[in-house]
Amino acid sequence: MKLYEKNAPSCECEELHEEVINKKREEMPAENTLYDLSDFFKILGDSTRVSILFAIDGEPMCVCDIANLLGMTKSAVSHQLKILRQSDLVTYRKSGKNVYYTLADDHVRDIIEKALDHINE
Amino acid sequence: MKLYEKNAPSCECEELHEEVINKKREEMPAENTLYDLSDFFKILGDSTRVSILFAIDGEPMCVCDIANLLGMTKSAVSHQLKILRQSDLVTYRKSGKNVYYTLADDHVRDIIEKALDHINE
DNA sequence: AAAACGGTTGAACAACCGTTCAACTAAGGA
DNA sequence: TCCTTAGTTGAACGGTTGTTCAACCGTTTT
Repeated sequence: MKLYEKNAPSCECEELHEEVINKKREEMPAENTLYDLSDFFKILGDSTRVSILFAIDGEPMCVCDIANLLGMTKSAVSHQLKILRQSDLVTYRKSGKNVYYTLADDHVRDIIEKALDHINE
Repeated sequence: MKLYEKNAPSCECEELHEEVINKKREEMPAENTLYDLSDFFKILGDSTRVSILFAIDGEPMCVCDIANLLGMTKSAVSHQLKILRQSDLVTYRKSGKNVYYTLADDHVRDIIEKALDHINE
């Protein structure tokens, strides 16, 4: 989707409330902010990745253990871990043949916590 | 993805840390909770929907005005509004030919706020 | 009553995404 | 050194998803 695109296909409405639109337009975040925001939520919008985040919260886990816990292949887990790595949501530490993953910071935990509150209302 | 599935394809590792796995397994949220959580984030994982949520925050907007603000067709906006409606993230009020949408509650605003903090670190 | 407009909806298409599979790398054990 | 194992990676396949298009509904206007 191309936000605010020039010559974008728009509504063909006649009676717009232009004052409202102009006011809202000023209040809207920058286009890139909206993309960053939705990209962030997109990462959390997959049950495998959310499960991994819960799993590695607190004590770090190696890929094999995560795979075993979630009943998935190492490959599938590793692919998702790569996405979480690229988003800076997890960090890892190598130890011999194993790679131990854990949460990068507490920010994500807070957001998930708030979302859980929202769901359980 | 089928979480915790019986006979699921699992990792073929030999040296598992079973104590860790068992401890984590007890701490993991219910399977349905993980699905609800990721489904919730999936809704926010689209720039069109996030933009709509920002637009209708505060003062309600009709579909035409939203479409005009975002440079999209009424149809595309309406499709996304339907998803937001089904997730109880927005409410609407009919007035003549127009339908005015606004945020359902402040919970979502808080979560987006926290996510913005995370991005701007 | 008919035309016009705001909004909704279903089908279709394209783009995206997660898992699988197979091949590969790096590290440890024999 | 060779074999095994933990983990990564790219290609491919199937399912999901967002937008477009056209048809439709309900309300207002003439």
